[in-house]
Amino acid sequence: MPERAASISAGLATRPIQGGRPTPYAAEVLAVVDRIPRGRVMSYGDVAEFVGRGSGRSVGAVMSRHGHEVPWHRVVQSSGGPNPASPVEALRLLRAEKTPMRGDKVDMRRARWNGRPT
DNA sequence: AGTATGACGGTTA
DNA sequence: CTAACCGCCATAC
Repeated sequence: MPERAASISAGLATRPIQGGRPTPYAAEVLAVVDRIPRGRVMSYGDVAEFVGRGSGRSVGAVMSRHGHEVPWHRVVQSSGGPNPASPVEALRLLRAEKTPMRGDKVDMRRARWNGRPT
């Protein structure tokens, strides 16, 4: 179950927001991010691919505005680099939940989550 | 309705 | 390894 309540059930995607209501696309992105298990990550591009729409860029735009409500630190660069906005905090959270790391980067080979049931 | 803007990603040098 | 370039595409204005 999602960790931080992305109640997009019932078609009502009303989540607390801080930059306007999320668009339908944004809601889909957030729903996916919300499901990334502890210790695993997805790249921005991975999320876009999983949603089936958009691109790494568009996912980044969504995270920039609405990322505060979801496990934002689990969305990383395809290179394994942490969130560029709060890299220190992101690394702290990632290490705290035992994400496979290689220095200051996530070991994508081991940590990448494909969206399959856990 | 058109333009500018990124929390991106890959390719090449 | 770093850096520049360019395609990407939803959004804000």
